[in-house]
Amino acid sequence: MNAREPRDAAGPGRVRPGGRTARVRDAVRGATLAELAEHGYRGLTVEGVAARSGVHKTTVYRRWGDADGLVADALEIASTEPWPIPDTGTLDGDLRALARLVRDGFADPREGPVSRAFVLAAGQSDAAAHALHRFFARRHEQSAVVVERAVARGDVPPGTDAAEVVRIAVAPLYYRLFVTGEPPDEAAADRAAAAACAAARAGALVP
Amino acid sequence: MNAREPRDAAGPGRVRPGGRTARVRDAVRGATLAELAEHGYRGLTVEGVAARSGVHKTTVYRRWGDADGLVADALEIASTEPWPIPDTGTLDGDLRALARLVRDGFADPREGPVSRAFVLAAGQSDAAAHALHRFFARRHEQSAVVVERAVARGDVPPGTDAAEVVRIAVAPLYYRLFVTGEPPDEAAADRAAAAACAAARAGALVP
DNA sequence: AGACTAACGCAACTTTTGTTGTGTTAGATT
DNA sequence: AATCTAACACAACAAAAGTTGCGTTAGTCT
Repeated sequence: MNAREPRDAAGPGRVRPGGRTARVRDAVRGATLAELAEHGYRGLTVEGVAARSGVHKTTVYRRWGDADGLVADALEIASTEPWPIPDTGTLDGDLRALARLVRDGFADPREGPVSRAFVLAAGQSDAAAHALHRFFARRHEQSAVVVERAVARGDVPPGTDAAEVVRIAVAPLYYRLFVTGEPPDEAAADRAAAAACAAARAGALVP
Repeated sequence: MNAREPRDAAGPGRVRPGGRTARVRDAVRGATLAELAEHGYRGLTVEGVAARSGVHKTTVYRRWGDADGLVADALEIASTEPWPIPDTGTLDGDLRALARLVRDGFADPREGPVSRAFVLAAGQSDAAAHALHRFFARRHEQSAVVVERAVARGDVPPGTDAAEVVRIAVAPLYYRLFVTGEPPDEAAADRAAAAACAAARAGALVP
C-alpha cells in the first residue's frame, strides 16, 4: 500500500500552505460566506463562488468538490471560534442567554442565512454533516460549564447530564426553524430555556 | 381580474379528477415514495420518478415542477392520515410513547428515509416547507389531548401550553437527527419525554 | 353520438453542471 | 540563483437537468 496522501481534496492546502494557495483558499472561503449571506444555501453554486472569488471554477471543483464541500470548509472555520458563554449567576439566566444567542443568530439578516446554510448542507452531504457534528460537539462541550456551576451551587442534582440540558434548551429552536416552520421569537427561546432548567432541577436528566 | 384557476400546478388535478389524470397522479405518487425509500431524498430525481412510474418526464415537470414538488405532494397525503395517540394513564407514559413513535419511525429502514426526505425537502422548497408546517400543526393539534388529560388529572397546572409540551418532548430527537448528527436511541427518546413531563409539572409551560 | 378540450406523450432543443487533458505559474528546495 | 513540482488557469468536452412546441389521447359536456 505505502499510504501516501499527495493532496487533500477538501479544505486547506497543507502541502503548500504559503502564497498563492493560501490566497486562493481565503478568496474562495470569503466568496462562499458572501454568497451564502446574499443568496442563501439554495442559491449557492460552485460557479457563483468561482466567479466572485476570481478563482477558476475547475480549481474550486478540484479542491472542494461541490457546493456542499464549500460549506463544510466554511463550517470548519466557524467551529474554531468560541462563543461567549454567559455567566449570570443562575442556571435559568445562563440557559436563557444561550437560547437567545442561538435565536438571535438565526434572526440576524447577515448571520442567519449562513447559519441556516450550515444545517441545510448537513442534510445534503456527509462531509458537511460530519463538520456540523464536530461543531456541535464542541459547543456542547463549551456550554457544559453553565450546568457544572449550577451543580456546584446546589441548583441541580449532581450527575446531571450537562450536554443534555443544553440540547433541551436549544432543540426547540432548531425544531421550529428547520422542521415545523415556526420562526422562534424571544419568548420561545425563554420558554425552551425555562423548560430545560425545570427538567434539570427536577432531576429528570440524571442517567 | 376575474380570478380563474384553470389548473393547479402541484398535486391533484381538480379540473379533471377522473380516469387518466388520477391514474397518472397515483402512479407518480407511488413512484416518489418508492424512490425515496430506496435512494433517499438525495437520490430523488424527476427523471427517476418518471421512468419508474411510466409517466413521461415532461408531464412530471409540468404538474409537479421539480423533485421538491413531488415530496411536497407526497407530504400532503401523509398529513391526512392520523397517528395513534397513546393513552397510558400518565403524562410521562404518553409522552414517552409519542417520542418512541417518532424515533422508531426514523429508525425504520422503510419509513425512515421517507420521513427524513420530508424534513430535508422543507429546507429546499417553500412548497414542501408549507406542507410540512401544516403536517406538524395537525400533529400538535392531535397530540394536545395527552396534555389536556394530564390537566384534568391534576398532574400539570391548568393553562399549560399543550403544543409546547409536545414540542419539547420531540424536539431533541429532531435536533439530533438533523442538526448534531447524533442518531437518537430509545434512551434519548425517554429522556426527552421525561424532561418535557418534568417541565410541564413544574409549571414552566404556563404562559 | 358527436364535439370539445384538459392533460399527456414525444422529440428536439437550451441551459446548467461537472469533467478531462494540457500548458503555465509561483512557492519550495538545494 | 537555478531547479523542481504542487497547484492553478484555460479550453474543450461530456452529461445531466430542465424547457418548448406540437400532435395525440381520453374524460367531459351537450
